[in-house]
Amino acid sequence: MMIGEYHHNIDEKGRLIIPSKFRMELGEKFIVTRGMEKCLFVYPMKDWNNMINELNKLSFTKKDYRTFMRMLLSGATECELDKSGRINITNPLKNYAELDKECVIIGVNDRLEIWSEDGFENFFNSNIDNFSDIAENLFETSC
Amino acid sequence: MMIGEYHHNIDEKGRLIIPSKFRMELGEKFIVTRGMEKCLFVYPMKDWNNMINELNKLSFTKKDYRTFMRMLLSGATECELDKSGRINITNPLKNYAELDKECVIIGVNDRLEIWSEDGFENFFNSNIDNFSDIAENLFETSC
DNA sequence: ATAGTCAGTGGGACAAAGTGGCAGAATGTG
DNA sequence: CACATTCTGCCACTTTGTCCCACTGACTAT
Repeated sequence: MMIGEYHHNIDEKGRLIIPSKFRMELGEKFIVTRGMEKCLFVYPMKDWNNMINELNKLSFTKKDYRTFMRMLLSGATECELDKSGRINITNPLKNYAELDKECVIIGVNDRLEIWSEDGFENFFNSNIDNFSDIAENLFETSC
Repeated sequence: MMIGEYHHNIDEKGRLIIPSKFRMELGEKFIVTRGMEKCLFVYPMKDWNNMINELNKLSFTKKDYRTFMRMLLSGATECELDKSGRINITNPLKNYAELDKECVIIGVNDRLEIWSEDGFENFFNSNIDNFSDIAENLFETSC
C-alpha cells in the first residue's frame, strides 16, 4: 500500500524523483497517465494490464469506446526509473497536469498521483471543509 | 502495446516520422488507412489481416458492410519505413485527415492514429470532460 | 561524535532520434 | 529522344534524450 505526501521538483531536463518508499511497490516498469482533476496517475504494470485486458473485450466499432481508448492510451507512458530513481515526464503529460517545477507526489493505495503544487493546494483547500460531509455520503451511495 | 502522444511535422516532401518507440511493434510493412473521426489508422500487418478476416465473415449483401469496406480498403496503403523511420502519406489520406504540417501521432493499443494538430486538439477538448466520468465508472466496475 | 549509508540533485558526455537537403533514379511530357 | 519534374534513398547536421558519475545533506549505528 502506497501512502504519504512528498514534494519534489522536476529538474530542467524534465526528470522527477519517485520517492524511494514507493519504488519497490511500483516495480521496474510502470505506467504514468492522465488522471482525473488535472493530475497524473501512476500505475504498477500489473494493475494497468488488468485494466487493458478488460477494455480489450470491447469493440473498436463503438464510438464511445474509441474515444475513451484514445484519451486513456494517448496519455499513457511506460516509465522506468533511472539509477537515481527518477522518471521522465513527457510534455503532453506535463501540459495536462500543468506541471512546471514544484510537484506533489501522493500515495493513494494502489497508485500514485502527481500534482502541481498549486493544483494540489487548491484541491486540498477546497475540500478540507467538506471532508467530513463527503465521508458521510461515501458509504451510502456506493452500495 | 503502443501508447503515448507524439508531435511531428510532415516535411515538404510529404514524409512523416513514425516515433521510434512504435517502429519495432509495427514491423517492416504496415497499413495506413482512413480511420474514424478524421484521423488515419495505422495497423501492423498481423492486426490488419485479423481485422479483414473478421470482416470477411460478414455478408457483402448488406449495404452498410459494403460502404464500410469501401471506406476502409480504398484508402488503405501498404507502407514501409525509410532509413530514417519515415513514411509517405499519400494525398487522398492527407486530404481525408486534413493533414497539413503539424501532426499528432498517438498509440491506441494495437494501432496508431495520425491526427492533424488542430483536429486532435478539438477532439481532446470536447471529450476531456466526459473522460473523467467514463473512467470513474470503469474503475468502479473493476472492483 | 564520527563514519558510513542512502536519498536526492545537478551536470557532463555520449548516443539516438529527428530534420533537412542533396543527388540519382524513375516517371512523364513535349 | 531529350528534357523536366517528381520521387526516393542516402547522408550529415542538429537537437533531444539517456546514462553515468559525483556531490550534498540527512539520518543511523557504533
